[in-house]
Amino acid sequence: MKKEDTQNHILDTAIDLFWAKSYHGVNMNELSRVAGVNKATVYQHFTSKEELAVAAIHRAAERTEEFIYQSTFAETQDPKERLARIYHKVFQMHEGIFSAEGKCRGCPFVNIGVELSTSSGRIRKTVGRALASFERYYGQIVDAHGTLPNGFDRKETVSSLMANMNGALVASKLENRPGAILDGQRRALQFLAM
Amino acid sequence: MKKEDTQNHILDTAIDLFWAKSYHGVNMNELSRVAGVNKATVYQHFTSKEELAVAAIHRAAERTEEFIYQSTFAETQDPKERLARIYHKVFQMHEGIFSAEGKCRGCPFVNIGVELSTSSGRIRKTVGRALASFERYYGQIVDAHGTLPNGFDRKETVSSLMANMNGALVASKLENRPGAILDGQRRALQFLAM
Amino acid sequence: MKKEDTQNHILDTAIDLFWAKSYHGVNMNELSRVAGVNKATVYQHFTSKEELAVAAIHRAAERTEEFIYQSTFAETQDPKERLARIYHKVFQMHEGIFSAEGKCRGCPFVNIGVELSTSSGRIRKTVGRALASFERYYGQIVDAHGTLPNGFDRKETVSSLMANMNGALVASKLENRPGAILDGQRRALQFLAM
Amino acid sequence: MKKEDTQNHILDTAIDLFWAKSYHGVNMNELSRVAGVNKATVYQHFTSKEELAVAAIHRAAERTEEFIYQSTFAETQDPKERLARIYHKVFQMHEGIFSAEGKCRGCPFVNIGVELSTSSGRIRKTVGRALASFERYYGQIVDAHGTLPNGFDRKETVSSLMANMNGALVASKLENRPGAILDGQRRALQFLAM
DNA sequence: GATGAATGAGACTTCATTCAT
DNA sequence: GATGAATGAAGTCTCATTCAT
Repeated sequence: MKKEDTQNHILDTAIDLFWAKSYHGVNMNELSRVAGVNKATVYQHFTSKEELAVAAIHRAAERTEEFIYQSTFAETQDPKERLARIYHKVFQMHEGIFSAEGKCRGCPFVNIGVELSTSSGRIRKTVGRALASFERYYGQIVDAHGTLPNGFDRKETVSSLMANMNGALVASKLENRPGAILDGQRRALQFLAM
Repeated sequence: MKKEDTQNHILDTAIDLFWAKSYHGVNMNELSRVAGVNKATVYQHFTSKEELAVAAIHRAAERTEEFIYQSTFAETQDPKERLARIYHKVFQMHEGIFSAEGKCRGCPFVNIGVELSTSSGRIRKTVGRALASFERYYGQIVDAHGTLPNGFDRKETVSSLMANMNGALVASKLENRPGAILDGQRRALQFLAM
Repeated sequence: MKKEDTQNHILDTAIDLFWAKSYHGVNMNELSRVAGVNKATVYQHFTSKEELAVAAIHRAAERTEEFIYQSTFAETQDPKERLARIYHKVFQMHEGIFSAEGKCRGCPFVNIGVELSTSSGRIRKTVGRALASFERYYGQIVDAHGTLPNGFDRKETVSSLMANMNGALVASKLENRPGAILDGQRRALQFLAM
Repeated sequence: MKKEDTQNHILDTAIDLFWAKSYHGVNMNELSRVAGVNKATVYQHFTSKEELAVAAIHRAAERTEEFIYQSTFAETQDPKERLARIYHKVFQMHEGIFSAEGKCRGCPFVNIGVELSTSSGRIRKTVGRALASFERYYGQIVDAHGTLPNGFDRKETVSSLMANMNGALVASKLENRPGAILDGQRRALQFLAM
């Protein structure tokens, strides 16, 4: 396997495992076993578990951007529709996982950020940047929508939309109910319409 | 010392440490040392770390109910004012901690729930119940307010207010910015006014 | 409760638990709980777990002497009959326990002696003395029988009878089969008849 | 070092320590230190202390079979001689240890079986199988001898020979007297001659 | 004499990480 | 570049024992 392939394969495994079982819930043994490579190989590509997590967050952000945001934006121009579809895509993905595993995984970025931000500023910043990378999509939506919610400026509006998504995903995880994401969808649309 | 006192003292220590450093970020050595009791004493009162966490979540929920919700409800009758003050109290507390420690801790319930819900259904349920115990306050606010946001029934409104608070606290933690809680406050008030 | 009563009650509990679960298999918590007294009370009567074990072995030896050997000797004068009945009594007791618990406990003296003799010379000697206290019964049997097995002097004969009993009880424990005791009975009778 | 070598080295250490100091008398710290490997290395080869004990019993059985039984059978064909030599080899080994350490260790299989059979059915069965693996040697002796002791069938005879060996080793341990094994030797020979 | 509560030491086990080939 | 094997540090938990009332 080519170097980059191995690396990406490890990262994909890490993304999935960290998301499914949390950072501390996965150890390097399991990770390398599931990835099908030797533990030492993992350490040749990533100097530490934290390093691996950082890289995994980066890659997950890229993939989320591609599969959730960019694909949605390619589908439609209407800002409300875009917002609705983002939530819907997220919902579908979580619904599928919930059906298969009986568990709502929540947001991969928020999860690892909340778990590690107190012990690792590095992770907190990485997660912060990952989430921030989605903001421009919400920004475009807000701009295209034309009006801002009463008393909110552009920045606040965008960050509210993010917070709303995060709150919805946290709720879906803690209540173990994918439907919480659809609640969030409606909240977001109402918020934009205010 | 009386049994209950020791127990509560351990619990208070646990609440604070888990909140400040996450569940995996605290070990039983540190916990007992900070509590000023022997490790074995902790285990005489709580069978396991998880058990301790469960009890700590319970106690934290009681105290949150008392110091945030009940105290606010005693101060004013006006629903909007109540909602505003809840956020304000939360903000003040986090602001204080942020000033002292340079870190936003986020929501103690969400934090531990997100960290452990995949590995312990018990913790997930405990956190779920803790958060649910706050819902009746939002319920009262919604009822007193008289009208529901466009297209939301009572239950959805309440759970949206919860999700909004959680989203705000997650944002404050990930952005390390207490102000995110005030953003949430305004979102909540707008949402109620819709 | 009178001092001696408490003490004896603790001892009886210890005898039963050590026999059923081995020395390391029982902790002072469980012991005091089953005895229905406070742990500190146990330590007022016995300075240590080892001390308790020593006293328990003593008491168990007295009771075994009374219920197995003396009672048998009161029943019949015939040496072979006496030997047979000793094994039979032992068998019945183990059969009963096996029916109730599904487990053969083996010999209480051998068990604890084998478990602890390498770490505590004190226990080894106590067990040795306990077993030695039964030797005079076998001695009487041998004497009354009149003849010694070919090539065995009196002392060797007695100690062989003891070893045979121990071997039988060990077998019953390791095979979890009370019948091994009856095998031992027949071996003993044959041996005496040699 | 090759995997199997390390494993066997750990096992040999375990066999010796468990035999010398009992299962509970040895902790994993000491064990790994004496074996000259890291504690974690032990756990990489054996999932738990019990697992290690099980493997150690297996290996000890193989070695006992080789060094006591097979070597004896290679030396002579005569059944009585074989029986005598088995005991003699056992005696010599214990005599040597007694000279060096001042302590009779008893039977490694019986020791650990008696210590743990109540708490671990797994160990009991492993020990049972280990001891059973020696039975065929006694069986061959009995067969070659031609006649059975009065009133004993083949199976009972074999199991009596085993019980006799166990009783002898238990006696040697509890009396701390290697000579008890020679007493057992004479008992066995007499028994066979009955 | 008895007890509720506390404790120091140490048990087993697991972790992220590195070495030697 | 990859791997089988090894490791130091730390983790959770339990034990026999003692203190203070």
